Amino acid sequence: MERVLAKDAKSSVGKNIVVKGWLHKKRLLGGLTFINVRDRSGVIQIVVEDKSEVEKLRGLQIGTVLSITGNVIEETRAPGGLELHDPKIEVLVPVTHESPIEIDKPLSHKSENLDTLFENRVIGLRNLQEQKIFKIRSGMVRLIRDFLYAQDFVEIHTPKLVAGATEGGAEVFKLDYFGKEATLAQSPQLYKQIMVGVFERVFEIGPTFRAELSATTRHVSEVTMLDIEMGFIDSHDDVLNLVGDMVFHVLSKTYETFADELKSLNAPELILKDKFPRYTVAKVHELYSKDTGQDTTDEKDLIPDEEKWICDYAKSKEGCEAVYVTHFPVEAMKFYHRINPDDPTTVMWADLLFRGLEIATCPEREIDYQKLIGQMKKAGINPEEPGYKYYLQAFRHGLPAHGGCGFGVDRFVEKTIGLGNIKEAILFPRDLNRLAP
RNA sequence: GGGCUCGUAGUGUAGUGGUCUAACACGCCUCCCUGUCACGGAGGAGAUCGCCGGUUCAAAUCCGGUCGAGCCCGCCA
Repeated sequence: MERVLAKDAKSSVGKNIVVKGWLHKKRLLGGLTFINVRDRSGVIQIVVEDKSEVEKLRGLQIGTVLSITGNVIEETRAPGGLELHDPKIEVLVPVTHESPIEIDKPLSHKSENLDTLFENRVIGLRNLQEQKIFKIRSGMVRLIRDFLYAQDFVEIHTPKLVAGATEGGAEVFKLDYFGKEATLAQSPQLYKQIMVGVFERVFEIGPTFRAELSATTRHVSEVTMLDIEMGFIDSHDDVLNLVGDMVFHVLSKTYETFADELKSLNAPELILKDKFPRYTVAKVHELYSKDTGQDTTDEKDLIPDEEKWICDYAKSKEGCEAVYVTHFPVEAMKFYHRINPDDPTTVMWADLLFRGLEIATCPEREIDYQKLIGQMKKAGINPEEPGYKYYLQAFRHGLPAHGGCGFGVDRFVEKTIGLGNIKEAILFPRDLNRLAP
């Protein structure tokens, strides 16, 4: 007999079917036993009256792999309105080890309990509440892909093992590469720009590695980044509009598609406008300093509290939890950024903030070969190094005006669901202290 | 790198000098229970209170060290 999934059992009412899955919960009521079996589609209830069938499960723990043949009965008292009767139970994989962590009740996500959560991740992810986080994440990544494919982007995969040179800024992991020194890519930045010369519009969703000694709720050492790069832009606005439209689309659809899951995870209500408000860095400093009395006008970047503050401000003043902060000062720029032609003290660079956290950074690139070389030298970079010379080759052979974004998928998922720590949105997070599981 | 905070059964917590021979809930084991769905009831096992040292008549509790963890800042996405 062919296996039927829990969610499809309703089309087999009155028929004998086979379900296969994991023992999720047992409730023994004397002459009557309810067991829940979990498969990839959900959970189905089975009613067992035959004592010898119940005995097959004696001593077996949650997680035991079962195959159960039974009659599908409509029953208003059953969760989901139906259940299996007169089951024949076959134990496929017996489990005798007690589950180290709860599997049918929500797990603690308090910060002081996260270590336990991740230490028991292998089993904890089977918890239905934990699964919801990663089903939503999967759905969001799919929405991103669908949106970008519809805009004629090509998905690419760039190397993660790269030559010593990097884009600067973040600390990198160094490793031995057949006697040479290599690093783990901190972003696909240089390669995605090279690929503009091939496909105009490219994106990549993949891991990037940061060796930052940061222990906060928003940092991990292995980050899933969405990198987008688009050529033949008429202005920096083209980039901000594309990324803004994408985020609006993904958030709206996610809140629609996963309404039940988000509600049960206590996600906040989504407050969004289709065009995100924009503030310059200087304006944020000004508004923040005036409101809090803390003078930030000399800061080159936003301080973490300003990121929270401006999102709250935009939420209450503009009815939008996502904002663009534009016109970052040249002091904070990277060598490949394009300096604002109308104001050389600022860069064509905006950050996208959502619910108090930087989600994406969206700059336009410098395409003038001589200017780029100059900016590299100013940043202390040798253009002859192998990590850069091939990058520069792409410019010598023609790259159009382009820009894009580096977009933190983990942070985006975290904030969409309203989790408190980026690690909660990652299956097996990597941080200063954790390399396993 | 700097600062602050926290380590008590498998899990989450209470207990902050003596009544702790360490309590409660979930989970686990035994028994009862025919409509449970956070099932209910009775009983039971499970903790050298992170580790080492010190103070004290007396330490889970105070002090020092150490290991582990969390949060914030810096840095960074």
